[in-house]
Amino acid sequence: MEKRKQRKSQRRSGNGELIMSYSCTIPTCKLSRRDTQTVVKWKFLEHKGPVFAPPYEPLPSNVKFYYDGKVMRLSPEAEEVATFFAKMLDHEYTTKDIFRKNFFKDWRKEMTAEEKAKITDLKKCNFSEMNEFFKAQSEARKAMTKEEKQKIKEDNERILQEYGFCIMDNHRERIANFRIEPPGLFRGRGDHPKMGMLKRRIRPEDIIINCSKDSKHPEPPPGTRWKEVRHDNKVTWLVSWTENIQGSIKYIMLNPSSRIKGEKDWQKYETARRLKKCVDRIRNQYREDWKSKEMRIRQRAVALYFIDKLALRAGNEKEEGETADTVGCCSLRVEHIKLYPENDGQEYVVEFDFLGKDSIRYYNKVPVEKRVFKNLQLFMENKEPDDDLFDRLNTSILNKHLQELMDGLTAKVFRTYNASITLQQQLKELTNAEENIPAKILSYNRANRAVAILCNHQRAPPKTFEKSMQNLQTKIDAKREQLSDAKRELKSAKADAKVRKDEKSKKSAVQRIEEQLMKLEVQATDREENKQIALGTSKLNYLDPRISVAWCKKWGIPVEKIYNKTQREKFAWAIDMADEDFEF
DNA sequence: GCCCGAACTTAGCATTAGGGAT
DNA sequence: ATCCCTAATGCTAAGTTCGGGC
Repeated sequence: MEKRKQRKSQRRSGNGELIMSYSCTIPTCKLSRRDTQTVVKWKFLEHKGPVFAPPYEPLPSNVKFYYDGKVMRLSPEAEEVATFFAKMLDHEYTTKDIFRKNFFKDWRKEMTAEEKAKITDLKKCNFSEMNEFFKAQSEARKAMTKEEKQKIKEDNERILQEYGFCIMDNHRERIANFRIEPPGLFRGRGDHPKMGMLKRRIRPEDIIINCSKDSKHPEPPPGTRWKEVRHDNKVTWLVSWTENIQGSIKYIMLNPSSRIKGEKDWQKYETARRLKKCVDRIRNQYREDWKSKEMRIRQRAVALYFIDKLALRAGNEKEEGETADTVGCCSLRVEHIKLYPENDGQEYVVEFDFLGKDSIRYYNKVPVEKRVFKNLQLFMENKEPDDDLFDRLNTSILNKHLQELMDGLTAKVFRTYNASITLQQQLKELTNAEENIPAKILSYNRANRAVAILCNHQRAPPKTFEKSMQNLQTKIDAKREQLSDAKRELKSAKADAKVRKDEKSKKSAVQRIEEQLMKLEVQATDREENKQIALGTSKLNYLDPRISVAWCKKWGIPVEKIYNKTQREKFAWAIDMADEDFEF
């Protein structure tokens, strides 16, 4: 199938200017949402540049590599790449054909002529001594003394203080990823055609530095030079380089706690709130469009219905063979849905089954409106399974249309909007004023869970899940035991006049234990329900933090129960801003 | 209008840290 | 003091969006 291309989104007009009045660490400023690329992002930017991966340390000579059963000494270049593979021996990756093929091809490129001539078959390579060496190394690291660990910690802290911060417009801001990605073997997600390829080491000569002219420019390591030093204040990144697997650009940017990220995040939620105001109109419009005489408009309207109702991603085209075969809404193929005029007593059911972002499976059976169903039948007529479902549509066309419906509206805004509004509704519905704090937090997590399910944020069940459930159950059993003991004691205290004076303290003991038991039980329920669901992604990226802050204030829940330290830093703007009356 | 690439957000898994249990 | 487990953090891949060039 060839790649359909897209593009050119219409220049936005109108005035969507958002004034940031918040000013704690965030200075008052204007940032127009629409011109991401054209507006000044900073006036002054100074930083120390990136931290490079440590140089390769050759293996000690007693750690041997064997080819075809015989010891073979590798050149440092070939050895380094071999160690990347050796470190992964326990991983399933190394058994996969594509991974092995890609690795071997790239490894051979690093070999000397002699090595290349000799090493012709990966199956004859024995990396096990290397593998054991690295395992021993990591054991040794774990077994280090307190002092040694402390020393490492202090060294890291020093590096963090030196390279982990920059000055942007009078503020010292935390940098997100100031370390350059070390070389290694590429691990794509899912069935990635490039898995196993060598991710090459990044050198100063690959690095573009971005900082302000009047700042103290970062120095490249002695004897090296930067690829370029530029002064582009229309972008937010400090450092960039081109990665060799996909040829894409990687960036060093600021931490989510920074002014520049916080403002952007705020804007995102403000756009979603504007959608709230006009979503009814938009829904009516696309329902009308299901009846359009133009196929492209019907397709657009059905796709938008899916994006709205099911929180699907936009679904850009992807170049075949370059990445795993995954889809979103606009790139759905006929093979990804099944139509059931009737299913389990429901009419017009659509079954979705496809791999989405990160090759996470989306499986869902949903009843849809008759008109949607009929349209889908129409779109599927005379098509092969691997044909596009929406052959007259792509993300560019869809977003152009959305832009006309509301300034700043794109497909992803629906995900933000539906996630946030769902949290707000669910919190209203699930929070019980009578309940104690742990129970309220369970309600919060359940509301969060509803969103995660909507957005299909899944996770592999933790490897230790069963065991950790068991541990918790053991604790609960012990607590129950303790409770009945305490109750028995209370009873006898009541009965026995001599110990009567103990009654009060026994009573409060029972109460305390009951509370502890309840807390454990809530924890067990929460954990069980969360087995395959990841709450973090929605919490961090889709839920307007002001909803959570307002909820905490309303019910007297410490915000620390909902957001950990990092999250509180990221959402400082919201914690500062929202009162208990905040409405998304 | 089409295509490409830059910039930025979103994503799950791996590793580490630190707090409670022993 | 050490061990063990969970929660937090780190890492980097994989998306979306938009502007620019033709």
